[in-house]
Amino acid sequence: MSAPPLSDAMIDRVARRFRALGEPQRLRILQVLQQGPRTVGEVVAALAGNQPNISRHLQELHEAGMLRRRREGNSIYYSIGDPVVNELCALVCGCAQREMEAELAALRGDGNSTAAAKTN
Amino acid sequence: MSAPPLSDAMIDRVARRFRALGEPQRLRILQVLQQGPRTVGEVVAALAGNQPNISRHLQELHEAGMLRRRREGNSIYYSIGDPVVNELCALVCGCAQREMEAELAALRGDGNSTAAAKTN
DNA sequence: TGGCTATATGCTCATGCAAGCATATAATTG
DNA sequence: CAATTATATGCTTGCATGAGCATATAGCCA
Repeated sequence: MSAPPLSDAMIDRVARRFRALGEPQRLRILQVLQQGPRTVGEVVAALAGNQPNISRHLQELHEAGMLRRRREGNSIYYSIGDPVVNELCALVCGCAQREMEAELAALRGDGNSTAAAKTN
Repeated sequence: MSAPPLSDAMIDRVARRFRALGEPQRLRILQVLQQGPRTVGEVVAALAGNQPNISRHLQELHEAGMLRRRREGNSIYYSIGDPVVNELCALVCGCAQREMEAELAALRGDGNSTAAAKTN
């Protein structure tokens, strides 16, 4: 009872943002942009992807409200436009890492691990 | 240079979690579970969805490491198993709401809005 | 055991969407 | 203007996945 259920419109907005973050390639792009603003070409070079692909991912992140765009001469600089993005990534990275470590521990053979035991 | 780029395995784990949150129906389920543990049937009743569909979404969230499962007699209780989930939702809800308000303000006709102006 | 309830699982269909190629637009320079 | 560089956009293909139906499994009770 902390809050009334969100409207469908809000749910969709929230889902869209999470979905934008749910693509490995886009997460890699964000990793690059965490070092500072980059042009499309620089991101392409950093990730060894092809240009149209990267360009579309950048647009997707931009339309999801996470990136800023700035034209400079012939180039376009993208940069992380909402500090929330960094927090989100940090949070999820943290628990993904804990999860990974738990699985490793389980593989090392202690039968009473916390996270990996399929408690079905 | 804050951190070395994450391994592909980590990227995939992180992406999976975000993807799990990137579905409107799953967000609604989480909203229900934020009020406390619920059986599958209770979630089904709360969302007016069909049972197999809800069950699958619950499993997906569970496998993504976000929900706990507890058998009680014939029923199975799912509950939010990682407080990070609440933080994530709160963060994204916050900025989605700001975005929505900005768009509304733009629609009301002030030409110098902050977030909605397509700065292309 | 059989019947009942609660949950999970095959299965199919339809949709979304990432990847990759070719090409179009935009801005710069000569 | 033409040529060049940087970015975006059509377009197709293939795969992932959500919805919905029927059915299977698991646990409870008589």
